[in-house]
Amino acid sequence: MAKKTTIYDIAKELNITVSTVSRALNNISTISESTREAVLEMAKKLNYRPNKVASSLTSGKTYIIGVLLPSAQIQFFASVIHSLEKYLKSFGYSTLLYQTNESLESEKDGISTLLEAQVDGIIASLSLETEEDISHFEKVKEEGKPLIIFDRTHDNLDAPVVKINDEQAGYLATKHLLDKGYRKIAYITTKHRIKIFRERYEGYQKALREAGISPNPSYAILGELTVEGGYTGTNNLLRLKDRPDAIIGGDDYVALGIIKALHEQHITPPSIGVIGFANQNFSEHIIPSLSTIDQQAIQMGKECAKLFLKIIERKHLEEKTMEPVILSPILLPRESTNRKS
Amino acid sequence: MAKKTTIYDIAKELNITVSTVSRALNNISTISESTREAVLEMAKKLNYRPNKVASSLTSGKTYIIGVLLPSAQIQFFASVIHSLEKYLKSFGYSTLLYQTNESLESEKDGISTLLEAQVDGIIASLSLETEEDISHFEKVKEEGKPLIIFDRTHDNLDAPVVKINDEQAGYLATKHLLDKGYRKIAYITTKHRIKIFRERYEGYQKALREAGISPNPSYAILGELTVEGGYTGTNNLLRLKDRPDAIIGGDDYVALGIIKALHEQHITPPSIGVIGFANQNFSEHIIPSLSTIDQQAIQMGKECAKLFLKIIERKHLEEKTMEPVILSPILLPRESTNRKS
DNA sequence: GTGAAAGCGCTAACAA
DNA sequence: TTGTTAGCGCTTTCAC
Repeated sequence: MAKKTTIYDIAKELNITVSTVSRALNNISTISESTREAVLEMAKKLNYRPNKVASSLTSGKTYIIGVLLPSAQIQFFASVIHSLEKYLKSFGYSTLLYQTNESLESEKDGISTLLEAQVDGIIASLSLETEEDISHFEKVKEEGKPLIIFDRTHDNLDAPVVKINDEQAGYLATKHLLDKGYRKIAYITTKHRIKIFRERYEGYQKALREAGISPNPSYAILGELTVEGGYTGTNNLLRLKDRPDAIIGGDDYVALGIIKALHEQHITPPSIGVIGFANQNFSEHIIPSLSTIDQQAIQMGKECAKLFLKIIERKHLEEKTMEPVILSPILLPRESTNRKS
Repeated sequence: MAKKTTIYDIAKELNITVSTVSRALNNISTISESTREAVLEMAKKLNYRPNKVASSLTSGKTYIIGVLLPSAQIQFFASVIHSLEKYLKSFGYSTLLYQTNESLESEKDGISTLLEAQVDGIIASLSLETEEDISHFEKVKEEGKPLIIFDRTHDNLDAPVVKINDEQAGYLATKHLLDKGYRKIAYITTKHRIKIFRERYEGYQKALREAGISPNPSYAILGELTVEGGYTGTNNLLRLKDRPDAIIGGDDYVALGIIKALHEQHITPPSIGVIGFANQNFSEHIIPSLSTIDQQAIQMGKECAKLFLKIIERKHLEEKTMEPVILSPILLPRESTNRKS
């Protein structure tokens, strides 16, 4: 391949200097229309392609933003990635992805990697392992770069946040079951001490209390957020003397496991009600269709991107704490809870 | 924040030169153990973080690879992203993501963006819109950068390929149905002229011919690869005088739509057999569980990464055309086709 | 084993 | 409106 053409090549051809070329290419005001056109034409002719790495070195901006999250395998995060990349791209930003795979150590490596790549900011969601130690996130701010935390947030982390109202999510799911006439409502969720799951659980309890029902401790199952988790948990619940008449799954996969276990006992929702969280794209189409709480992944990605752009813009103004962006969860009632009450 | 520390700061503190510091940091042979340690220690003390942008400018390597694909919303691609990023990371590469959203124009922009970012290579899967015009991919090679195409490949594109044997995939699905005693096998797929879908269809026809069955043209439905597509297609099939006794869905979502339409007619597989492609993670858990052909997304991502690393290594050796990597599809027989034959 | 110095491709003062 | 000239932070010859 021929050597790559640079702005020097363009300058030489046109008998002007590189600064003029640079100005023309970046469409900077103080340039005559004629030279601008000449430069652009020559650039095309010489097959010029700007080297962003070089321009980053001088300008200090890479127009790359780092996205750090547990795993693209989890559909919620895949949707956020989709939305983030799509939106940021339209503002000239590229997306550098780093998955933590739920490991704290990997999360730390990720922050280092992204920072070394000189990203203009980081949008992150915490790993399940992340508890006390959040020093790696502090470093992002120490370097003066915007840090946005979404969905899996953290109490001690002073950074702008985008999430849904998780307590309301738990409340909505429970209230819906209550409205449908269910009374003995169980809840299968994760054993990890992640804030959003605690909050949903609190919403669950709140709804029960409002209905004058005191939460039954044996109805709370802590396990894994997987089909297996839902399956095992349900089997445990079915062994109770006082069986629940409805089960909330920590996410839609858990709900799938619940339905599976029920099916083996020849029980089909909504005779026992089942509801999940996340609105995975299969939920609407399985039989019976699964009631769920939509977590607004697409919207969340977009809000993260908007927030980032906003922070970047006012960078040199006041660095005051941003208001958290709290999205509202959406109840999607479907067959799996549609009991005639 | 304080100004970022550079190798100059380290050099000054230690009364040595930046070249020595650079050598120490990069662990280059010709350096004494003692200075190496001193540098590393000082680096830590000063909170030094290497600037990869700067090193990229001189070395010409960014250790970033560009991943260009239709959408992270499509679970197959999300899995490939997951796998790619995970594997590449372990070899020191970061992943820059660009989604085409099935648009040719966006695909072209994507190539430009990635090239401007000076990625060390591009791993791509074509958009549905991409047909004749593949000039943008040629540019990658013109710049002397490795280009790998996976899954959605293209006949006229001379680049190393990673895919599954799609004809075999179609064949396997059809053969499985035949083995289960189904004879009137319909096929709902996409109307887009994408190679892999054509090949699967050819596998379908091959299996039928081998069984002495001549494909019935009214059993081939061309529509969209969505739940809707499966639903609509199935309703059309059910209106035929001579109804099929089994339906192949172009992917698992299509299969979901097929099952939905059947359910509305009070038909439950396997009384009419249903099989999909992709092994989406819900397929195993819906009721009835869905037979499908696994497309090895995880393996595919890993093979792409391996191929990339291999090419990068031998870069300056012979640039001979690489053998395509063809993975074998895996039949996963489940309840939706489990008819007693 | 270490230092000196050029330069990667571009931007951005400062001059003119 | 355009040119001159330093760098940005690092790597890499070529000396010593």
